[in-house]
Amino acid sequence: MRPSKRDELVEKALMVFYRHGFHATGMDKLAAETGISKTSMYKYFSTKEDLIGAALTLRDKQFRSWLFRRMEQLGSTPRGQLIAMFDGLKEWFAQEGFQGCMFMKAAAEYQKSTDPIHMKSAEHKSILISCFSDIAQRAGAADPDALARRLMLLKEGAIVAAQLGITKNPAMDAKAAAKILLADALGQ
Amino acid sequence: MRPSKRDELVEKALMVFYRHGFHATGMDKLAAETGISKTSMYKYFSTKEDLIGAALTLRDKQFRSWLFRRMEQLGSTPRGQLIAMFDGLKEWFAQEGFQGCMFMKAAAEYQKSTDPIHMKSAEHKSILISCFSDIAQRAGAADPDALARRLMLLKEGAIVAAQLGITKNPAMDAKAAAKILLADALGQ
DNA sequence: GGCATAGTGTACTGATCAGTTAACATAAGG
DNA sequence: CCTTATGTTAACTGATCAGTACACTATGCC
Repeated sequence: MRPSKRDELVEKALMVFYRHGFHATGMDKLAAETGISKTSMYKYFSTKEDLIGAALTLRDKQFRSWLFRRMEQLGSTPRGQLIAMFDGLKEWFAQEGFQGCMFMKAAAEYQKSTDPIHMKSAEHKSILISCFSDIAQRAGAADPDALARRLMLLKEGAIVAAQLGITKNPAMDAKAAAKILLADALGQ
Repeated sequence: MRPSKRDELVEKALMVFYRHGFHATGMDKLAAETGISKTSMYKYFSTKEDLIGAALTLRDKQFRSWLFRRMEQLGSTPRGQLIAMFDGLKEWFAQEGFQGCMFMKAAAEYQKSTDPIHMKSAEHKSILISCFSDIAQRAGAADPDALARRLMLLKEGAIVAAQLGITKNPAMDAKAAAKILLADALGQ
């Protein structure tokens, strides 16, 4: 089980799925774009859904480690880190090739709540909320879970607004709102 | 140009697309589920994308008229109406067959910002924001646009959370946050 | 040398995709 | 009675879908 080829496949598949969508990306097109033969793909993953699942697992790891590292870099206190999340989001939105949240799109294409892909997407968001809650607790929130859920709403809303391009700077709108919510939850 | 059959097609197609997704719904399956022959469908709409466009136009009309009527029923003042939006959302989320926001899903499946379907989705959200802004202005907000954008973030976030099922009552989380933002923007 | 491992290319399965074509049915209006 | 509009069913196009089968190549290990 050497890692190289399999991991390379998952990484490249992740990018293709992100750019073109899941149903819109056929396995033939995927083989052509990744340069990995269909035969090899089906040796690692017996179905397309399995491959999508692996791609989502990778994305979850990538995104969480990126976001929390960036929050730590940009904010010195727990409260500052929660606010800094939105500065991080702004950077993400500005990246070339930004296309919204992978997990939202996965959940949109695989709607059944019992679908493994849908469940994996929901799990990603759940983990994020509980991480936010930990930070909110360290920040001294009386109800850290409630604060985490509210910040999550702003984050998800900002991602949607950024993907649709309906407002100029959704990350900063969310940041301004987050400051107000934090002031309410933590006092001044 | 009698309305009946064409409108019936668009209405039924809307439901099928909402439930099963766009790429996942073939024209044959659509004909089978709507009971309208493929030939007739292609007489009204020359491409699948045209039909999707018509379905989105209908959805935009339906959703906006429903939401704003409900806001007026549930709230007596402009401020109360903005808060009542989240009570309306709660009702929507609880409806059997709720599957998230049609326009988010459309934008997720048709990602290119130049795609007519993507643009129609963005337009829907833009109209909502400007309606919120009007109400915010009547409520006496110093910066009604900014308030509208913030409330929109909460609304979109709540829809995502409801669709993914990651929190128990996202509409009420959003309502609580909205009250705080309104207090900040309008005073007391 | 011998032999497994990991990979490739290509052609194939049956199903489904969007969209077309042709023959036919129903009804209303002159 | 004839025409036109509005439908229908059903078979078809070529392309693409997920997934499989088979023959091949390269590498490394014993």
